[in-house]
Amino acid sequence: MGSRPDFSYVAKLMADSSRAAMLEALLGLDGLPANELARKANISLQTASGHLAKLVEGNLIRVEKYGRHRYFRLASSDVAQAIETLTVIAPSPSINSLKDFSRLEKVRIARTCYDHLAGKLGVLLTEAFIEKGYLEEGEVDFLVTDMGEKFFHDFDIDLDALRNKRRYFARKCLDWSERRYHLAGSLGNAVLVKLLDLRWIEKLPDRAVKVTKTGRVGLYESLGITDIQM
Amino acid sequence: MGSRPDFSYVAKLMADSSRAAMLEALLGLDGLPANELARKANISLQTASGHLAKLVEGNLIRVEKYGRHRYFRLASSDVAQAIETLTVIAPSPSINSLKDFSRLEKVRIARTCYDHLAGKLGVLLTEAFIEKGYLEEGEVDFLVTDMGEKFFHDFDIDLDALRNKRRYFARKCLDWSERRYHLAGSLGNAVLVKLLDLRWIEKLPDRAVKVTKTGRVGLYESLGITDIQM
DNA sequence: TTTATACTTCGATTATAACCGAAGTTTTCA
DNA sequence: TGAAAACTTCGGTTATAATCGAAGTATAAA
Repeated sequence: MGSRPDFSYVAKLMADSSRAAMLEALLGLDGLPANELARKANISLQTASGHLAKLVEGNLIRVEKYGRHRYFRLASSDVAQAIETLTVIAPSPSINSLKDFSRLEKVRIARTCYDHLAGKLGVLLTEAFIEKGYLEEGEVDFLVTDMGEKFFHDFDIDLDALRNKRRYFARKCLDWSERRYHLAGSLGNAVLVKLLDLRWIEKLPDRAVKVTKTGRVGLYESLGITDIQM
Repeated sequence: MGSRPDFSYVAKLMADSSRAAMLEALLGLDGLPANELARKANISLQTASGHLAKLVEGNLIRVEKYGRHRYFRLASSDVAQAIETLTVIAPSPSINSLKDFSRLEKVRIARTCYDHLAGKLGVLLTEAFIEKGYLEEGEVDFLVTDMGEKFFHDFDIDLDALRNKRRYFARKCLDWSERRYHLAGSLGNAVLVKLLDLRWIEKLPDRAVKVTKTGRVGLYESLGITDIQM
């Protein structure tokens, strides 16, 4: 024994459902304060505080202090990848009825992931941005090209304002249902807000999202996106 | 909630140190009987039996019955990958003796990861494939180039047969000791089998692997690999 | 300096599950 | 048919840790 790092220590940290709920919330890549994480996990602040201390101790998350505020985020993208890899072998949510099935399908097709778009639509959109030359893929982030600057400006999204927000701008986020990256960060959020605003998409229960008729036309004309079955 | 697979369920299965010891033993790819797994984990047969039932129930391992014998093995290479990925973020084992150190070094240099090569050798080999233009790195998988098709064919590896297997073909697998990717999937397995077959490498205890003299020459001449200290 | 906010620490309770002894089941072999 | 081998199930014990109320600490604003 002892010739390998002990993976069960990490597994133990992820095994508790409250801690798992917090980690899942932090997959959104934005730093979140303890009280919000407690709320997401449906536990008291005291309990959350204990859990967060363990996660920090185990190097799964780290904390940034700003005065009396403390923002928690994942310690590295390796942690996100570990969670993603466990998700691949985790049992799918049980499907006991046609209703369960169609709800899950809806979520696979398009959903919000924290505050941006994920699922097939999220990935298609992100890949269209890259295809059209508006985004380039970096190691951890997407980069907005000169063409992209113009495109998002024409789309009424103020990039400078987004860059000044104290959060990631154009983060890459791995999609569990598509196994590909989609756009997260403040730009991902701005795109989601804009599409909702334009009524190209509508929110459904369970963080699912549907594309409207107007949306289908708009997505095709502006980005050439066609194959969203809905 | 509940629209995402629950990774904490899998984490819980891996969190117990006895179960972790059994899973680690099963990373060796050989099917093992319950009594041997109990011995590896230092627990009674009754306790082991309970753990094994849970691992089967959770789809991490599966059991093959031959009369009164039952051999357990990992359910899929995804399970091996999940364990490896958790190992990346797990704390390093404490080294208390020269013996500990040299055993760890052997495993770092070259080992098998389920059914393919990992460690420094696994990464060097994979990077040589990329360097020579035989593989390209994709999002989740490696892609075999036209040059690669020819190379693997000359190496007596039948890519079409591998692609037709009901499993991943050229998976990227993150290496816990090198923190870089190596080649997994059916192609990764075929490469391992081929190298063993050519006697370029030999299996050591603890899933470590050593490069033979012939192997050193072969790896240099075919791929320009030099810097494996052994 | 006082008060409010945001979080941590302590202590007691409770739920979970790991553990093994003992007894039971299934299959093989003599 | 009986005995041995290989494993599973049951039951009771024990250890771990998740939980929250209450009290404590640190920072900021009034």
